[in-house]
Amino acid sequence: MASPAVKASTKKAAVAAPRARGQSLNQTIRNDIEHKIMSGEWPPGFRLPFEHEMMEQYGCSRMTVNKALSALSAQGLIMRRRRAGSVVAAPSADRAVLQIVDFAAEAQRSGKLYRHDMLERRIEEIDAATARRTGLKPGSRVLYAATRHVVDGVIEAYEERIVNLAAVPQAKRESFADMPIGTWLLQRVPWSDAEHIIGAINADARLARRLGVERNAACLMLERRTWQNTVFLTEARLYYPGTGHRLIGRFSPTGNPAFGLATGTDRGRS
Amino acid sequence: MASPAVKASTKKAAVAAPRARGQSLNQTIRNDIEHKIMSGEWPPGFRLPFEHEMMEQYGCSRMTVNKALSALSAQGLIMRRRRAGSVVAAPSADRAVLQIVDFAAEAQRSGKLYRHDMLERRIEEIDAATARRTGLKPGSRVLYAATRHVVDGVIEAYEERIVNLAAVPQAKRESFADMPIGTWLLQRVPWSDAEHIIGAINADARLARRLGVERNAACLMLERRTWQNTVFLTEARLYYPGTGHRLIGRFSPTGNPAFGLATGTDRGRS
DNA sequence: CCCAGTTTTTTGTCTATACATAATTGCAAG
DNA sequence: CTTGCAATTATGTATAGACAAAAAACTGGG
Repeated sequence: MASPAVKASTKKAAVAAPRARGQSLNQTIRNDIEHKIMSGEWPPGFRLPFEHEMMEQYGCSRMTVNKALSALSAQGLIMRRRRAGSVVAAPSADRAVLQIVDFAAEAQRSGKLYRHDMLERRIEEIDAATARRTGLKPGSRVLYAATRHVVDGVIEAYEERIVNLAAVPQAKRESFADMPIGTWLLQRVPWSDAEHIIGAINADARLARRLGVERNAACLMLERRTWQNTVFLTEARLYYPGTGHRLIGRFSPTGNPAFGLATGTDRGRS
Repeated sequence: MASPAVKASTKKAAVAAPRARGQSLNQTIRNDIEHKIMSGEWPPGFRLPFEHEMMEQYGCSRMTVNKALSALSAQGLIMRRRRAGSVVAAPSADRAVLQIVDFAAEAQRSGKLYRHDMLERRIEEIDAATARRTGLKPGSRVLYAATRHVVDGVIEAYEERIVNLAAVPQAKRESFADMPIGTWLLQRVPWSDAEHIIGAINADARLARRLGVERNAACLMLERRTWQNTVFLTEARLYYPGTGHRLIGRFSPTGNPAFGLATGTDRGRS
């Protein structure tokens, strides 16, 4: 909201471009510019008007224009340099980004029925290979859990997880009957670093059985390791059937994506 | 930069926490808070000090504190509500993000030798299935290209691409001998929307031959469709060998990730 | 005890001004 | 024609003051 806040000082009044209802002036400016860039009207490299020009155009103070432009700069859409002015930034492939979804949340959002089966749960000493991957000392005690994620009766994924009990001792006394372990952790433990690996593997006999696919079928594997300031928290390995289930992401270079987990056959953009 | 800007008005002078050299005050405040959150000192849900408290603590104006907090809010690290104050946001799985790498750029950055083989290149009418996926009219003319990406003599990926010639007519006269088609497009055509799909498939005879893997081996597939304001630009389908090559991403909830394409065997964090 | 209306607190936005800093531009000396 | 210095200019940061709006907290009546 914020209608012009100060008594009578709009001395210029100016052209005062029409403003969308319920939107601050700096937001309006931001949207205008964003639109000009995204539509191609202002191509990469284009030098945008100086702050003092915009403040005339919108009949506002420089600080307001500055706030809009600073935000766009932080967003990576424009680049600013003293004396030289602001120019539209070149779109970069690196900004292309894929977001990873959480099952329970995703299912709930789309009104589907979510269920998880706890297939295994035991406390054990870490094995050598995992110790190396995670940076834990050999002999550390970890919680090992195997979970199956089921949405609307269909097996969406099979998950194997290791939790560092030194970092998350509360996990010892949890059965994870009500809440999948990933969600539980997320609500409790803040993380500072994570690492994702995505790969494809042929299902071995055990995985095929647990995922409900044929032996040797291609499966998508998503491995995530999470740290809290150099101390290892957890490693999750998620397996998805390769066919029928895919990780999908939609996004734009401005970086405010809308996401979902696609199920079933391929479809065009919703 | 930016030593206290106004003549003598630091009437309080206050404790004036020591400031890192070459950093603005609002940046310092931001970093302080960010650090407190990331270290766990301020856990999710923690209500941070009010603006007026912080302005006492740092001996500055409210606008300065406000700028810092607004930035953190835009970044998604805190949530702000009138009257209620600001609280540390819960880390969300949704913020976990995977960045897609560009071959040529990635190879160059790590000093490796990149090469691409143009296996097929022809102009044809779009087929029915692709027309549906992309929203193009049946009968539209597209460029179809098949490329192999080779880094240091190893086949990293096989790519099949379709380019909408109505949107990118220059592509008709390009041989793409010097530059892979993806890089060429990126430099030329700005995009506004994209969609990624990641899946796993078993290699059929042709894919196995072109990727240099065994028949039926699990392969990672990355499909990317790009639009410029509702007009379809291009669809790329990238196939990676499932073993030995993985998409990998490291990041933190603040959202400034460092990325790479992992090759060979699994390794711990760099 | 609950519900409505009023008060108070906190963030949101904006203005006007001031000085700092980086970078380009122009000018003048070599 | 080049080099170096000064002037100019756009952005960067900060201040103090003002009003707006949302929401929690309080208050009084039923």
